[in-house]
Amino acid sequence: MNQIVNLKTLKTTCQACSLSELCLPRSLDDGEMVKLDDIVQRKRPIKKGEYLFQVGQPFRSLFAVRSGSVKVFLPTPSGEEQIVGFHMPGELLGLDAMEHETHSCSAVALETTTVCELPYQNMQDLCHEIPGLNHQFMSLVSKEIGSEHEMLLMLGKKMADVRLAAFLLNLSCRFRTRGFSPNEFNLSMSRHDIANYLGLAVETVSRLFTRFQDDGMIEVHRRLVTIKDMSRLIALAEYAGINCQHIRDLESDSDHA
Amino acid sequence: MNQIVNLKTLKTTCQACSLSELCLPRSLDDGEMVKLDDIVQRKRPIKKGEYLFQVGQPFRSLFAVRSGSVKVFLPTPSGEEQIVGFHMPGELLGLDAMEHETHSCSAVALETTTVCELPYQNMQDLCHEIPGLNHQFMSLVSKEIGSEHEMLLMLGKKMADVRLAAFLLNLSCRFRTRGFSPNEFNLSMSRHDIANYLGLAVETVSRLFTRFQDDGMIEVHRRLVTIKDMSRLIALAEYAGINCQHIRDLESDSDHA
DNA sequence: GATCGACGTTGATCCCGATCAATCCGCCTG
DNA sequence: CAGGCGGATTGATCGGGATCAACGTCGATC
Repeated sequence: MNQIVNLKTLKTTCQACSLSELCLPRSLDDGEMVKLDDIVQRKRPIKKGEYLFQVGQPFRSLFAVRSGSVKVFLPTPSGEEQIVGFHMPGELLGLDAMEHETHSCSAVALETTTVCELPYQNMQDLCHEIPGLNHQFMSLVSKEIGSEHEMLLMLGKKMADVRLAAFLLNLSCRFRTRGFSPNEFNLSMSRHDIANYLGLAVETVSRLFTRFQDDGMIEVHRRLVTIKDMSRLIALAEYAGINCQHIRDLESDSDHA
Repeated sequence: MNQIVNLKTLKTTCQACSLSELCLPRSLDDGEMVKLDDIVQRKRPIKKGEYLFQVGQPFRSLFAVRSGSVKVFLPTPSGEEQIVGFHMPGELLGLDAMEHETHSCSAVALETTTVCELPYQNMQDLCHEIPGLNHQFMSLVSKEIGSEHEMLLMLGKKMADVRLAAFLLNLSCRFRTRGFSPNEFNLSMSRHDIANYLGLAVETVSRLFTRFQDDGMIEVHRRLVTIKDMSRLIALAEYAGINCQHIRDLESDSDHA
């Protein structure tokens, strides 16, 4: 009986969650984590194409991705959209809605996805109780702003091939920190989404994938990407002034291991 | 004697600050504002070209612009830079540094500028004491993320003329909420900075200014911009799918007044 | 007032990547 | 298996804006 209960709760507490080091629980002690657990609502899985929230809806909760992936985008009156981010397990969503208490962007699942819902009011209260949580929350918010700055640099100054290279390196890095292979992964987003996110046309992205493949840097079969020559991919990005030191560090860490 | 003291402190308390409605003190009561005042350090004016902080420096404080203006940018190894924002009085700086406790961008004064320094640790403590402050802080952070999303949309999808029109409208709107004329203002940044921020070449920005002027939408003399036909400027932006409802609202508010 | 340098404007040319168009591929359904 | 459909690839062409180059303008300094 105990066994069964343990199994049932195994994946539904912050303590047991493999993402706790990436997510909000980081640096909390066990007692604090229990308190966090109390306010976290684990939702039923969301199917591909379902919305987590939509622009204009009242804001009540933040969401943390538990599994799967989510794309966040700004819809425009004219029907287009600008994707502002893809979110992987351990990452927070909905941070832009705290100002007007209304979502200013939409979030849709790219595959079957599970999320933890964090009612904002409860989060506020808990941050008040646990200073460490408040700091960790700020830290995640700050990270979000930092990565958006990087993106502004991409869209403002970098050429198409550099954007795609940096995008692949960024994904590789995030897969690695989640315990997956940094050299072989499945893209959860379409070419259309990649192009939109990078401010390019689909055709350009497609051509670049083939060019990278012809150059021997990667192999692509539909959405499966294999990085064959990480160092050349890094060199391409660094030559264009992208800072890849953190990726180099992770690379050499895993070489030693 | 009392008079003199009053005069001396008039501009150096949050209570007396004309920006309190835009800045952190918003929605605080008098007692709370006094506590905020205690941790705020008013610094000596910063001259044009001086750095408020630089990338890589340890992060200790947030800054709120009191007067003047500041440009925030990401320097790249190759010596270029990407400007990620221009900050006007009442706006917060340094939000991206909370993650690594190191500044990930640089901030430089565009003119003689005064700022309030908010030591982060004290801010944290005070947020713990005053829940309303924490919420207001979150709200400002959220606003920052929202405006960066808008910027991603600009750089990712919009044509050069729309970018400049939206930029001018954004400035106009911010001048208005600070009690200045929305129709005539001085740019504190160079053409070079505008171009950099908007992901364009200086020449393109210059050409667009003359085109807008020839079209009768604006008048430009060096850095002095006069908006002659706000509605056409708005129409240009809206035609390209930019949401200008908030500007329209402010426009009609001041028409009625 | 002459000189200098930073900033801004204007003109001519070029190229990266958008756009248009056709084809292909995998997958679903009858 | 045919047929249809969305996503992806490939080719041909076009254009917005970058780049290169020259010139104009203002303010500072002597």
